[in-house]
Amino acid sequence: MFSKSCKYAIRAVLYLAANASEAQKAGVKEIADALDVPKHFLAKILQDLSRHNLISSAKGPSGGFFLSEKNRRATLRSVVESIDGPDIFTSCILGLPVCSSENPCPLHSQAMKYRNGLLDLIEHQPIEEVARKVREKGLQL
Amino acid sequence: MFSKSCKYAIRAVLYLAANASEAQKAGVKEIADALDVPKHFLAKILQDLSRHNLISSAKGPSGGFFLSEKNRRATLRSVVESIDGPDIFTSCILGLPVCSSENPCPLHSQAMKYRNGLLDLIEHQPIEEVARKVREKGLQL
DNA sequence: AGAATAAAAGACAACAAAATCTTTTTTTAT
DNA sequence: ATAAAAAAAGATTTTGTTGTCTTTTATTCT
Repeated sequence: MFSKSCKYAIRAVLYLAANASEAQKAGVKEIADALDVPKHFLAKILQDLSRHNLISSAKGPSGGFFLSEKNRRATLRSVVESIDGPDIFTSCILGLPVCSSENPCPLHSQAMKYRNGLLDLIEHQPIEEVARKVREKGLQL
Repeated sequence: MFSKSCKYAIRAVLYLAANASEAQKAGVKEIADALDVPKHFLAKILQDLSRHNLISSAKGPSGGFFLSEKNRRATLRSVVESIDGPDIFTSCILGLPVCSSENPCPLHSQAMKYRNGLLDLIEHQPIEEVARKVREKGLQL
């Protein structure tokens, strides 16, 4: 479903939502250690997210990454789309170039059902909401 | 979701269900042309499927691929699993090594819901059923 | 203010995996 | 025998992942 980059991005954003703030920024090393992902790969992803204004960063001593208030209200969908591209939720599950409601592939209707639930979580709940659930339930990132 | 190999495999199997029989076998070239996929890549996939007894083949002149009665009653799930491995419907959508009902990732419950719909189509309807729908509705492979 | 330092940003190289193409071998119908 | 087709093996290309190194920027301490 998601690329590895995208999975790491989601987890990193949720980590930042839960464990960092403008006053308490998190460095690449801290995040990479916490999530157990390759540090340099993660750095690139964080830079991508930062360039897309989905997370915030500060250089220099006591610098690092964090979420601004605006970042917290963004949706996970924007994160997913900025990494995996906008078609991930709409493209045909069988990879057909022409597959739509008018001209559906054999799996189209089922596949739509499948994706709409996920889209709902990812689109209609802001990052801070998802992060709150993570905290409440003590879920592992 | 599915790898490219797997997408091609699904389409090829449905093509065979709709357009071939023991009396009227389909060659790699015919299938590749019909589905517009790379011929040699498809050949490898068909060989995989054949080795896993999900499709049948005959060498020599007027040879080719087709589905036996038994093949027709198999599920699309077995096709998917033989290409993409058994974990595709159960592994964590965020790639966490430990993610289960007891120890779910933030997207776990939503992800499960969706996948079950797809699994249902792929698991509980034999290939011939799916192929019948394809034919009835004139869907494009 | 200026030097030293810490951290992100960015360029690039190495490696791994997936997809595609080529060639050779085996089988079988004619 | 010959030709047609799958089967098999392997080479190549492409894409995705990971690692290294350099540059830039911001901070802190004198």
